[in-house]
Amino acid sequence: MKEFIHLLKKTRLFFGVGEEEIALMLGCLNGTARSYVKGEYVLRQGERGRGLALLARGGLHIRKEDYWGNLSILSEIRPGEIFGEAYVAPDSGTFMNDVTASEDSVVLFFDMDKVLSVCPSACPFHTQLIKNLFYTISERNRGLVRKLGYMSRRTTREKLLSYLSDEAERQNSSTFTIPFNRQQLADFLSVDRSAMSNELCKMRDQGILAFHKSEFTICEAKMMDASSGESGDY
Amino acid sequence: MKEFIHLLKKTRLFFGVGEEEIALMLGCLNGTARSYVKGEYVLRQGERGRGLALLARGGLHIRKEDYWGNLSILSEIRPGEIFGEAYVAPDSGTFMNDVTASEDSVVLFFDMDKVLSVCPSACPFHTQLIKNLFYTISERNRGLVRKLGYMSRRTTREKLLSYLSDEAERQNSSTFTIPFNRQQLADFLSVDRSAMSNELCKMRDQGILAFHKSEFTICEAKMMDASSGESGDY
DNA sequence: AAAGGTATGTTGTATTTACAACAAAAAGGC
DNA sequence: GCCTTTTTGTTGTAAATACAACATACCTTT
Repeated sequence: MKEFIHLLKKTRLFFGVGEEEIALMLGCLNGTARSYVKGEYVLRQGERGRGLALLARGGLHIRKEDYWGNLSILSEIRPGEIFGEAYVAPDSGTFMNDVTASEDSVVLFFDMDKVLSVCPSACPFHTQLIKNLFYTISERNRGLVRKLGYMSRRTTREKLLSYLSDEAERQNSSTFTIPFNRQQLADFLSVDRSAMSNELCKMRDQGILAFHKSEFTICEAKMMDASSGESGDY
Repeated sequence: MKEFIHLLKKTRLFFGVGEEEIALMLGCLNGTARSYVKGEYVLRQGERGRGLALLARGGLHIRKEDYWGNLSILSEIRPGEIFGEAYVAPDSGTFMNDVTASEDSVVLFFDMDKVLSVCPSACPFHTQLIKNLFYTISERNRGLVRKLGYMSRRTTREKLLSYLSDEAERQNSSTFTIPFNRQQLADFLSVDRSAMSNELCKMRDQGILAFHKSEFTICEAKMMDASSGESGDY
């Protein structure tokens, strides 16, 4: 676990906690590490929660597959981000989604009960950790609400525009890279890939946006017309 | 505030905390109460967070209105539930949605910083409160993911079936009442009301479900065919 | 009971999507 | 370079939706 201390220091969860304190806390929190190869399942739908998980290296996708096999990427996890924290409550039931490694990954698991139960003597930074955890979960919460904003649009075009303009704003640039290929973006927005591709090209031909692979550029003038109503939200 | 202690005792947030301790904590957490009449705004899009809010009486709707005025009900708040907790982090930005009173309501506000900072001397049940808060937020989180599940369905019929069968499961009965009228349900699922009404009647004529006003009954056999794939998720 | 308002159901049409099938382009292996 | 595989773009058609307009049922008030 010691090899991850330098990494953990830079995560939101351990923000404001020094390396020495992290070293102390790792034992207190029952930290363990596990590696996954690309494509491997980290958590499966129907499993019980395994405590608080933190992605140390690689990349993960949180996916949902319905009865008929339609795949939907609910979100992606990048290094330093946590997941699985919503399934540690006694009555939280089983995991609703799959988590898979989109590339070779290393995941750290912590004992959530130890995280939430303050132990003043051993961990002077425990309160900070709890605040960090809370803020992190709040951020995820807002992310879910934001995605609900994309999904609640009626047409593919509106879904794309709300997502892309939002991503532009988040990356503070009208040119930005999205973490999906076309199929993944279609899955993320729950639309048909070919219809989405069609719509993207239409908007490109209409001068609303430009793109090459996963790099998009939104024409600012058009962006104002199409979706600046969203900009006040974030 | 004292008048609310009996109510708070029954909320998830104060689960396991006695009335005497709640009385102590109310002062420690800077609790304040405010009343709202039906239709009044509790929080507006663009405002800063006001700490942790708890609905004591009445009912609230969390709504999103886009640039063109299309209204979407993201969720509803019932007495005893908390809200606004996702906007207390220093970097959480402004509120993304509106919160309105769907009936005359009373809301309690707490100082979130006081909630998260443990004060061992004054509040022996503070750790319990933090756990409760965390579990509550996790539950909301799972609710958002669940709604994303409805929204990610492609057709109105699938959206309806996934929502209704889920609601049946949550209420543990094939006959259940939903907290929306038709227009609100259509807004909640982001579909056209008349098209939704049409689809509901089609399914009724096909024997998949029955309904009267907001009370629905799902035909069990058909429910298995149509959406039991979801039942494992929750 | 009548009137007015609200909620819900119904229908037709233009628009949009899903789906399938294929073409073109890009990436990777040898 | 050549081949294979993957990704992306394109097109046509059947199906589903949004929208508008209206009909009916229901509720509330007087």
